[in-house]
Formats: sequence, C-alpha cells, structure tokens
Amino acid sequence: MTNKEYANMLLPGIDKTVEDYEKMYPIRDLKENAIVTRFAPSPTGFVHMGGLFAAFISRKMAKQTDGVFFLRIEDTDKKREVEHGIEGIITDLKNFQINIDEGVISQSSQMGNYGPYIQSERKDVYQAFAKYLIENDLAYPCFCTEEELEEIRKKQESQKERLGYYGKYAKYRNITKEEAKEKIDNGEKYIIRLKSPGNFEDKFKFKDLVKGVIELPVNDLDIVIIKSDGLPTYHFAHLVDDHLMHTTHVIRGDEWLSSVPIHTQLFSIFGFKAPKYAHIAPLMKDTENGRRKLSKRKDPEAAVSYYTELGIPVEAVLLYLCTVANSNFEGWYDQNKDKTLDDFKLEFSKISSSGSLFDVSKLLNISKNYISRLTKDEVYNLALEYTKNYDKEMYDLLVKYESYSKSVFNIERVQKKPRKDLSMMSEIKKLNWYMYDELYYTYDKKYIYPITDKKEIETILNTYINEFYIIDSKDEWFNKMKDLSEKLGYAREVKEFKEMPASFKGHVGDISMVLRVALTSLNETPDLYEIMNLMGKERILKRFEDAIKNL
RNA sequence: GGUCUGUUGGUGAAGUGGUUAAACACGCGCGCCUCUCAAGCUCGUAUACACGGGUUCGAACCCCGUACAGACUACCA
Repeated sequence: MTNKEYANMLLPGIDKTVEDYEKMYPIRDLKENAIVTRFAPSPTGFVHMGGLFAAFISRKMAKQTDGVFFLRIEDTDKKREVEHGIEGIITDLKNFQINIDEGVISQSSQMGNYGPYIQSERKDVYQAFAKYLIENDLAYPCFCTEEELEEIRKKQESQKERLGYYGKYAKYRNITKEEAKEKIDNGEKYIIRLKSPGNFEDKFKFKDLVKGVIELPVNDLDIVIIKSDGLPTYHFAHLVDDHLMHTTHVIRGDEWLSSVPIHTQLFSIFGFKAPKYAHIAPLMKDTENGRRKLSKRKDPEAAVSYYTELGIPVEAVLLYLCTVANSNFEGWYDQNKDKTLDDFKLEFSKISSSGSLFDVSKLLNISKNYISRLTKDEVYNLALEYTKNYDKEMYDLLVKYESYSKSVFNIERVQKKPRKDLSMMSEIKKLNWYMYDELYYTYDKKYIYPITDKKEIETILNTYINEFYIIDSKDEWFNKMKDLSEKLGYAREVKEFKEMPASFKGHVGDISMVLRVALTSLNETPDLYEIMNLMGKERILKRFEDAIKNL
C-alpha cells in the first residue's frame, strides 16, 4: 500500500490537496504593515469581558493599520455548543462596536473571500491537510481507547513522569499500514495524531508581542489533529485556518502560551510562516480569598450584557478597555479631548503581561466623565434607548416630554466644568424623578428642613413666591434670594452668619434649602435656579402647597 | 510531578542600571470653594518596588534561588 492509498483509507473522500487550497486562499492584497487579526470564539454562550477585551484589541490593531479583522466560529466541539451561540456572539460584538470586516455575520450568512468562517463547515479542508501529513509519514492513526489513555496517564502520574502521549507511550506511533488496515477492517475507531519530530530536551525561543522573549521546550507530544468525529482539534484548526486566512497576528488569552511549541512545530512542518503571537493575560477579579480570573460562571460583571443592563454607554466600556490595554491611553485622552478612540495608537508592547484587575469603579468614573462631555441630545438618546428596554415608566415620560427632558439633562451641562453625577443610564430615574410631576406626586416623600418651625417654613415659601419670585438670570435670582433672606432676618452671606451667628435666624443657605426641600423633597439637588426655571411658577406654587400640606 | 508566566501603594499602572527623595489616574480621607449635592482645587493615604543572595561605584530595573499566584500538561477550546 502506498502512502497515498494509506491516507485515502484513513481519510476517505477528500479530493483536494493542500496546494489546491493554497490557490483558493491567495495572499491578501494589503498595505505592507497591515495587520490581519481575528476573533475566534466557541459558540458556548455569551461573550465575556475577557473575550471582548481580546476582540477589542484585535479589531483596533487591524483598523489602525488598515488591515482586516474577521470573526471565525470555532465549533469543533459539538458537545459544548449552545443554542443561538453564534447569534449571541454577533450581537454582543455589534453592541460594542467591534465591527468585523469579514467572517460570520449571522447564524446563516458569512461574508469575505477566505471562508467558510465556521470551522464545522471546513472539515474537508482540515482533512486535506491531515492527509498531507499522513502521506509524508508525519501523522498516523491511533486506536487507543479512552481507558487505555487513562491507563497511560495513571502510570505516568504514579511514576512522576511527564503526562501525555509521547515517546514510549505513543503506542501506535509506529503502526504499520497493514496493522492499521486490519484494525480498521475490524471496525476499530481511530483518530489521527501528529508524529511529532520534536525532542523535549531541545529548547527554542520565540518572541511574544506582549510577554517578550520566552524559551520553551520543543513539542514532542503526538497531539491529536483529527478527532473521531472527523473534526480537527484547536491546534490543527489554528494552523490550517490562520494560514489560509492569512492571519498575521494571533491575539488570544495566555492560556495558549504553553501550546505555542505545538503551533510553531505545525507551521514549520508545513513550511508555513507562523503568525505573530500576542498572549494577553486574563482580566482578574478581587475577592476575599485573593484575586482570580474573572469568571464567566461566578461573576455577573463578566458578562458583557451586564453593562448594557446598567446602561453604561458602550463608548465608556471601550474607553475603559483601552486604558486597561494601554495605560498611557488615559493621559492621552485627557490631553486630546477633541480626539476619539480611533485616533489613539494602541501598542502591543504596552499591554500588561500580568493580569489586570477588572475595576468596575474605575469604569464608572470613566463613564461619568464620558457622559459629562455629551450634549443633552446625546444623553437623551442614551436614556431613551436604555429605558425603552429596562424602564417603561421612565421611557414613556421621556417620550412624552422630549424637549423638557432634554432641558433637564442640560442642567449644569453647558459650562466649563459640567456636572458629573450620571455614570449609567439606570440612574436616570433616581437622579431626575422629582422633575416629573407624574412621578413626584405618586412617590412617598420625606421633607427634611433645616428649620423646625413650621410657621417659619410657610412664611419663607409664601414670601418667596409672592414677593421675590423671579426668573431672569441666575445672578438676579440669587440676589433675590439674598434679599429674601435679609427681609426675614437671615444673613445674606454664609460668612456673615458665621461671624455673627447671634444676629441672624440663619443664612441664605437655610432659605435656599427650605425652598429646595419644599420643591423637590430632597436635600441634595443640582442648581436650584435651573430647576425652578424649568418648572415655572405654577408648578413651583403647586409643589409649595403640597409641601405645606405635609408639614 | 513537568513546562511556562507573573509579583511596584487599597486599585490600574509609569519607570528597564544613576535629577524617580518612585509619575499619573481611580478609590478612600481631611480641608477649601459653594445655597445643597455632583464637580473643581489643596493636602494626605504611616516603612508600594514579594523575599533571600549575587553582579556593579550604583539595581525596582541584570543574574541565581525561595515564596506566593496563575496557565498548560484532553478525541475542550
């Protein structure tokens, strides 16, 4: 039996060769330093923060070099697959503005000339590559059962030897074609393993773009390349796909770092140029028992949807991810307020080689600053989008009072140092409910005045509305407040009061607070003048009456 | 067990042999400002470069060892 016949027996029905495929996947026509990256998740559920982080870096690198970023679905493990997994990944990416240039765009469609981009649809391609290996005596069938493999492992463990299928443990490494044929004729199941040419004692160096130069032992494991269901393992699919799709930079989690010897060996066996690797450390979470990897299962904040549910703007999350990736981004962004994320040049060498703690409070701070720079219309739109899904009551009010709502969002917004109290859209109602009568009059309210004398409070409210009410300019208004204070025996200035507390009933701050509480039932609100200005005299009067009733 | 990687303050980190008596940002705290809050501004967060050796005139930065943390060691990715 020739090697060719042998290969045909092991992997029947494959008529294309490696050369055929190379022709079908020509070199990409790109600028010299263009980077081609990909995001290659398994459809096992929602995208988590770590995945989004890697995808963000990948897309950014491709974009800033006029390269290509594509989405490939690695569904070679049919057991782990989750229903609608692909759709979930696509929407998560879309929501976070990680736009793809080619790849899978929906459960049923793909775009780009280097597909298919779903691995289960590429079975023949992998098998053609595996056949090449068999023909060249670089791969062989392995008939080991699960039990046999388990036995080998136990033996290695008890003898404190390195685990794995290699050297003397590689039972079928030298199986003859005839023996193999016999087993196959007997109906025995097999998989295809690489006949590794490596020696574990040998070392080789490679340069990881984020971790730096790393020395690793050469791979001597006869890893499986084609599983019993005919699909490839990750390692083999990586070789085939990233070669054919001409990926220049593989950006992935550092759990892959120790597989690099396998990958480079595979590439060199085929005589292919290996891509550059950037292994990024996982995002961490701080817990009582120290830090650990942010977990998809244990940590709600690991889910990308967590942030949409809180109403943290997508841009803020992206801004945060960028500062985690390159910490110099924050300073740059601060210096270049007119620029955007796209103008920033991300660098591999500045990515931390150890895991960063995923810090939600920092994210919130970034979000708060981001929102403070938006226009009232932008905030309104974000609020509308958020409440539409998560707060119908608020949504209806925003729709009903569009221009009024925008004015509410505009309070203390257009000034050198805009107000910063909103970091997520889920706080919209909590921060603004009192501006809407529909909410105000249905909520239970607690009025806490700086003055206990009810009669006095009533006097202040009545005197204000009857004699000192003015909506002109903020300065005018505040002057009136001072006049009002003076008339009722309160100090015009706080300082004045502090100097001679005995000469006054209180100060202008107390007067303001009485008005604030009567108007909003709150002790802490944004600028009182702006609130009154927005409400208008009638509503103010009505609220005062309500407050007096509740004295 | 083997093979790797990492370890600067509460957090993210800058800094890769000598103006860093360790920047900057977040968080927290005092104070100032202010009609309240948010913001802004001062200052602070007691001994922050894991530990022990070595190289050097000089080390957070180079080397070795130890500890701790993490990864991989699947017909999972």
